[in-house]
Amino acid sequence: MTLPQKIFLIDGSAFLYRAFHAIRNLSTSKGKPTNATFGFARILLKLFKENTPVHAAVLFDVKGPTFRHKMYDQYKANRPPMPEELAAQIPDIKRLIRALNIPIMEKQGYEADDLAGTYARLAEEEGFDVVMVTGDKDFIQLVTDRCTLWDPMKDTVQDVGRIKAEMGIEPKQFIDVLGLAGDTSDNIPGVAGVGPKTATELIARFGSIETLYDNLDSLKTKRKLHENLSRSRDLVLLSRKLATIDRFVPVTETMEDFRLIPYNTQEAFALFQELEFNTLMAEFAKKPDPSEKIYKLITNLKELEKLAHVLENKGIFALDTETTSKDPTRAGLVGISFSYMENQGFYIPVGHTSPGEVEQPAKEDILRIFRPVLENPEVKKVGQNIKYDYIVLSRFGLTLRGISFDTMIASYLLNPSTRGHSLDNIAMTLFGHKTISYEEVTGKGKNQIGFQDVPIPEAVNYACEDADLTFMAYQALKKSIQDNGLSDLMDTIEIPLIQVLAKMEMEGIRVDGPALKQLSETFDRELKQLEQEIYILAGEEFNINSSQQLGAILFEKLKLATGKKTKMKTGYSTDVEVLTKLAPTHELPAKLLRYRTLDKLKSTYADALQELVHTDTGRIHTSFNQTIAATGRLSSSNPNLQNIPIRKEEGKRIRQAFIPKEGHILMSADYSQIELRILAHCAEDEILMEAFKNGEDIHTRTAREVFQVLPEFITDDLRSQAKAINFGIVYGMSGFRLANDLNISRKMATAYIDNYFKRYSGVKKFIDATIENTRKTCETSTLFGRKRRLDDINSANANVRGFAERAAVNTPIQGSAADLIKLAMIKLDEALQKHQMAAKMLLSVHDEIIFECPVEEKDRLTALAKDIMEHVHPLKVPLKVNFGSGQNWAEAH
DNA sequence: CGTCGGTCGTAC
DNA sequence: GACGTACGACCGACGT
Repeated sequence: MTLPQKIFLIDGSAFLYRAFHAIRNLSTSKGKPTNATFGFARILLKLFKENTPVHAAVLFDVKGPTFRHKMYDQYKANRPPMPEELAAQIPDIKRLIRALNIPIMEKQGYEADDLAGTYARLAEEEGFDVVMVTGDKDFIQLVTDRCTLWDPMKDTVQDVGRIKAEMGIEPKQFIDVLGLAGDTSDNIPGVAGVGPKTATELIARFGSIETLYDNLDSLKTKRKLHENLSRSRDLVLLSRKLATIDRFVPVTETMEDFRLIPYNTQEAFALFQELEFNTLMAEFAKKPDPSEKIYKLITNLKELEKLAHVLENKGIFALDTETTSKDPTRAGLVGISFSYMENQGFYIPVGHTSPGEVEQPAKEDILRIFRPVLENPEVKKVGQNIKYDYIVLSRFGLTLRGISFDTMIASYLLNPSTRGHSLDNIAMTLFGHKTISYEEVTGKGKNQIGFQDVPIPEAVNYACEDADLTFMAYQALKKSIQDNGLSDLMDTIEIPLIQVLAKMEMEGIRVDGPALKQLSETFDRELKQLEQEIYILAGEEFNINSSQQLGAILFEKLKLATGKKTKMKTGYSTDVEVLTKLAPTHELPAKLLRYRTLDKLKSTYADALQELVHTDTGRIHTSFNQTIAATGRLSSSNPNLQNIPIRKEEGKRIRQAFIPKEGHILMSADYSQIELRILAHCAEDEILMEAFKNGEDIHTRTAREVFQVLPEFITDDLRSQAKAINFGIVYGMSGFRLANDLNISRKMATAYIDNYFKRYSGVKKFIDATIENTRKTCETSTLFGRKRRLDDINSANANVRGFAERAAVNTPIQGSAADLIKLAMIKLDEALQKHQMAAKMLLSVHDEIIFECPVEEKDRLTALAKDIMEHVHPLKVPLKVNFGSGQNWAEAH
């Protein structure tokens, strides 16, 4: 005998509310509510996990009146409208159900209950067992020997036996119970004073409403009940009708229509990703199927040659290097992997320490065999952060030419505001694929081993997967880049920039180690002294670097006037602004300011920089990150050479420790006012353009315009106030902030800003138009087509929206400046090669490029850099570059 | 002992 | 609340 088939009828409408109320406050990072969708997803997935259903349907109410409303116009009349946050989630919930390929049933004029009753009846007639997935007690009336109720949230099952045992009635009699008890949530009246408990007892005793009324006299002892019942006879009959689920809704489906097909994993995954259901995403991630992957270890010379040949013929392939360190300027090559086709990869071990049975090819053989293909610019290479591989291979003795695509950069260009452009993230996003993690292969924490110690078979899998996924991601991302109009930016700026940056990183910059050491010692002596003085003034020893402890001393013990609270209002702010205000009232804040300055210089610069001097080169090799800043700027880390002090005298001494090699100078080429020039260009502002065309001092000009004074009356102070305004405009400054900065009244500051916009009306128009346009497209873009999505621009939260509005204006300015300097760097690199100059580009600091060149090349370099940088791209105003040079970076600036 | 958010300070 | 973009030192809470 075969087991009967089983169908699951899911009460969608009830679960909407239950999921919504069971889970509080869940929303995406953009603020879209997702709690009901999440709860619904969990119920469905639980159903699938525990039951492996073959037939199922989700049933919904349809908006609008039903046959019950015709019977009783007060039906559900007291029901408040669906909460807005729930209504907003219904489309997502339906998408979810569709992605899981479960049929959705709804019918005008009927409720989900009626469809459930009808399909349950039809299912039983077809010989099915039925499971009603619901938490609604009204469904009890539908329970039969073949039909049970399952509440997945409470995980309870109700069948005939249980209902009899618990309520003492047959399931069908439950309709009569409802008739007596009514239902407040549906506004079904029932009998006053009779609730579910009494109603159940009465039906258990009398069997039905009819018998109850036939024998009403037997209840005479209970006067109140008797009176209520006899008075409500008509209402009871109406209530019972309203509570009766219609089991004969005219439908045409048969059970075959409810046969499930496998879920659309991709769609479900995409939805979970969109809704930020990370745990569910992981469940739906494609499990890599090892059978479809072909990952090969290649060691034999013949096969290596064959591989090199195939790569050459393919014309484009992905590669990845495995090494001994995350820092490419220190990393030794351990292995190389290649992929030129989906699901396939090759691994060549180069520097494994204990290769076991495997005979690793000799370095000379690898160089000889792969040099032609890797150095051939016509054969295109694809990588994930290929700058890293370029440096590693270069130090191994190979110059990677023909770099054509970088998946990390592509991911960044498509979404520059977010972090996490790792291959793991990309593979998860594009393919729902969970990669073998680095830690899985090397271990974690103190047990971690270097890649050189990873057994070769595991290395093959890991390394080949990286190359394979990089190639797969390349194919997908290449298309996205094209579809989003980012190809030009990618091909003319970001890709050519890779090797320029790689060369700069490898070159490094010389630092005077002993000078840093001496600085550190000098700072340390004064810090020790200050420390003691601070303890005495505080009356106790404490951790000066703890702003929390410091706040307690200043504001609780010494009772100094509290300034602002910290941002997260976890405590008192002790920042420079607060301490400066307190300085005249007490000696301690002044000492603290001095302490902070010196501590910063010592720990962040003097000490940290010494640590990072490369033992081989004696120089510091920063890492330029091409995929971090949302505007398109570069960033620098390990160490960050883009925030070396310059403004104050003591800080400058750090900068003086950056020096050229023997016989060379450091030269700085600095774009003058590049952001305001770009603003002039974009806004086509008459005054701004005129000022730049005439070579005027822009801050003086702004002072003239804003303060309405003749040029001869513009003092240094007025000029510096105007400078603050010019900066503020680019950043979208408020009157509040300007007032604070200039120590003037807010009213005055607002007046200055108003004045500015009156005079520079083109700028005002540009700002308004940019915000307006961003509102429409939810994205803002630079001169070279770099884009940044700003969904927050339409946020209902004024704070969030304001932030997006300022970013909408600032990004085209800051980002276009980044585009220009990147392009200039590429052209400079080409020119230096072409002219066979010895000068090297070392650093880029947003609007400045630092070179190291032989003393005798100085004039040539100046002329060349000036020409290239000032003419990198024509604008409606001239670009101007200032030069400086000297025996250290402070002198050069 | 590692991770992570908070605070502060440096640059353009 | 209140000015855009970064990196990193340090603290302290929290989890293993």
